[in-house]
Amino acid sequence: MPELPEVETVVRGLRRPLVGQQIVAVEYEKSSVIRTPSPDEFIARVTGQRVRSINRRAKYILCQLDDGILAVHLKMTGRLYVAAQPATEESGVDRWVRIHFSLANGQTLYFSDARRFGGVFYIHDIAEIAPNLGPEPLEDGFTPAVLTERLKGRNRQIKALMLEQSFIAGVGNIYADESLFAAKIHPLRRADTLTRPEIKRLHGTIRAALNSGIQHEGASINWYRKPDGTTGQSQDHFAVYDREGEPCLRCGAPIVKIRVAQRGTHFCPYCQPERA
DNA sequence: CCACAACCCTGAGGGC
DNA sequence: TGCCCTCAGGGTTGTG
Repeated sequence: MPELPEVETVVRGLRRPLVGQQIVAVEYEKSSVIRTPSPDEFIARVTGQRVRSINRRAKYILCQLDDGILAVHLKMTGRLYVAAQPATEESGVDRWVRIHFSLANGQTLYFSDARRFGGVFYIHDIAEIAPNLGPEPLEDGFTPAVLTERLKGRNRQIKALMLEQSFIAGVGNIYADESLFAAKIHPLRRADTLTRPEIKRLHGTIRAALNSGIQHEGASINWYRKPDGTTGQSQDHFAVYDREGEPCLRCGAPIVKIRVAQRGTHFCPYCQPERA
């Protein structure tokens, strides 16, 4: 379940093997992996181009080409890596390669995605495919004042709001739970009822949780892999996510799991009381 | 503005 | 061993 830290880790890992390389051929297994434009146009546009740089916006991987951008969204089970052959693990060869890009140096950029939720795009501006992205939480512009402003007048459950990419870009289920726990805020609290100190705390814990995830090179719950094929370590540092019934690291009470906005939500009922 | 459901898809894991 | 069932979920879209 790649979120901002996982996508950022992929971006960083791809720079060395991919920047400066030229794409000489593209082959796909099924047209649905190419989201926009049409497969024929996508291949025509991408082939022959050199990768200038690689960056991230929200959970999108953006490969800047000579002209235009090759964008990739991993969704749940996507992997993106450069290798001579599809990856192999204990389970065998990567059976889920959906599209691959042959590079001039003989290496190949593979996009693999078991559940086919992810996809690739050829665009000139991220707004073409994601017009309403919220602020990047790790950039300087994301201040407590900005968060306060965005919470104003919102009656939604704070956890549900945090999952909206139009609210804050890049936060997903894992890091939403982790930052709410660290800020001692109940996931069902209404957004516009958060107090000043709570907002300040949440601002800090969102950044801390994401930075921790990046530092540990992402969380490999089941599918996520770094571009070199190894697992991240972020999952070993979760306080609440995937810890239902286990003792809270702060007070020892069992972690509770509920559903919020159709997502599994983990929290400590004592450290995160319903009322501030 | 908000909640909820459906949808895209397939592997993992539990029950029996 | 294997079949069946449910669950996991990022993001979009539609409904009320």
